[in-house]
Amino acid sequence: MIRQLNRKTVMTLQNNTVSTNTYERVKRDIIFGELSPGSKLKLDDLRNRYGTSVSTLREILNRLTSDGFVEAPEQRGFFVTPVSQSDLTEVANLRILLECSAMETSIAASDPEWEGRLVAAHHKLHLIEQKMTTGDHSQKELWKRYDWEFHQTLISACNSVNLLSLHGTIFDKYLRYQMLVLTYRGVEATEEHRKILDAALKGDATKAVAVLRTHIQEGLNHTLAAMGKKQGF
Amino acid sequence: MIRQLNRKTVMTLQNNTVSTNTYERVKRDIIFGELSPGSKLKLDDLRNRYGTSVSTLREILNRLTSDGFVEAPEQRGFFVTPVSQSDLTEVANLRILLECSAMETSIAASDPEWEGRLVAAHHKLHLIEQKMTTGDHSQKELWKRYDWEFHQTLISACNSVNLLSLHGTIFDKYLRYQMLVLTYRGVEATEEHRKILDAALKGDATKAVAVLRTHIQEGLNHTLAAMGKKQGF
DNA sequence: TTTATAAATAATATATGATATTTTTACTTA
DNA sequence: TAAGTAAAAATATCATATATTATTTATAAA
Repeated sequence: MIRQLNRKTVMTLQNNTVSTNTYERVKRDIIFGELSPGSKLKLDDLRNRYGTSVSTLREILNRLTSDGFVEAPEQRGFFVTPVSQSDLTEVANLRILLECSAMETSIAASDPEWEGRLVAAHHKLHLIEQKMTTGDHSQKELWKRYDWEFHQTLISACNSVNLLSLHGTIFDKYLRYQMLVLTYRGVEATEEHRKILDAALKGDATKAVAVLRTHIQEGLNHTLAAMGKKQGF
Repeated sequence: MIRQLNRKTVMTLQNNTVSTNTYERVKRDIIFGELSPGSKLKLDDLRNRYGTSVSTLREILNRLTSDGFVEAPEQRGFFVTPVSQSDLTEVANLRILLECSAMETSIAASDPEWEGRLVAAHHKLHLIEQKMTTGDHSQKELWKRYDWEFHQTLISACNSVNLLSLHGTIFDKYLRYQMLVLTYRGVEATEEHRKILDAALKGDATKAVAVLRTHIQEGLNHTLAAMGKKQGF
């Protein structure tokens, strides 16, 4: 019995159920643009693509609909939620609202264990950002994961699972836009991360919030500009 | 063909699909405590209760899981999300965060049409609150709907569908706790509504936000106290 | 050629039944 | 009482079937 459990854990490195696994895959494919904004999600196509039954797929798409990554107009099936500049603006503003508030509480509740995790997360992020700065853009997905880990750690002591969960979803929506335009903002973002870290470690929540707000706002401007240059928005 | 459409519209007064209708029913039953917190949602029982198939039910429960009204531990089926004082506190704080921010933007974008809707919503709420004050507690559900309409109208000009949607879900979670303890806070709440209306019409967002914050905070205290007196939390 | 209508096709929403797996319950034994 | 095991119940997943609704194609009228 123990052997079986280990085998599973080792083999999949993932969750148990087909549903949860496929849910993660579909969500990832939407966020990283492999299922493009506005495109129709035909049940039959998806069945081939992900190798699961229509019933399971429908359960997954219903979850993603509640999350806001999929739209399901009555009787017309499922579509990847379209993108727009106004939606991005809304998402960015929500991220500012949620993340700044959570960070403030988190910093107020700061303890050594949290500081340790924060320093670690920043270190990893910083390393990969330096690589990016030198022109090596080969690991965008890893970079974005470390970015997520840093911001997530920053707010992780906020003591509200509800807030953390909402923030997670909003962050993913924001991320989809970044993946869409796929351009690196550069050294300014790196410096902002450093400033946020410093302020957080000093317990200066006001400063940290100010920088974080700029950080997200500038990211928004950057992405909006990149969207403007592309077609179809 | 037109006749058929009319008949449908008249007969159901609701949405088309079985799924959407049942989704609303289940959600309502959770919010109003007819499906009690923590209880197991057996597919077979639900099938009898709502008269729909297991597949459709599972889609609905998946949606509600993403919304946070249902929990689905892997391989163990579905449960109504339990309640706790700490969860309520989180929800109330999120409501403050989202609703205050949205109201501020909304007031800043104020126009006569919005003011009209606001006055109307407040009027309806006020009427039923007066009834409640005189001891007539027969229409709790209607009262809560008018309460919802007032707060919803207040933020409706915030210009962010994402924010409105998040707020709607959080408000419903907050509402479940109010329905759970089922006690009327009384004349103070009524006065707070009036003050918020006045400030909003004057364009005094700062004042409105301050009162709204108190309003929700006091509601939280009230509900927490009522929960403390009951068993099982 | 364009527009409108009707027929044909495809896709969705819903339900049911089947199977393998997992959880829960009941029971037995130490 | 605790621990282990057998039996029962419930879940997760899939495959089909049907009615309904959308979409596309073909046809007819302007």
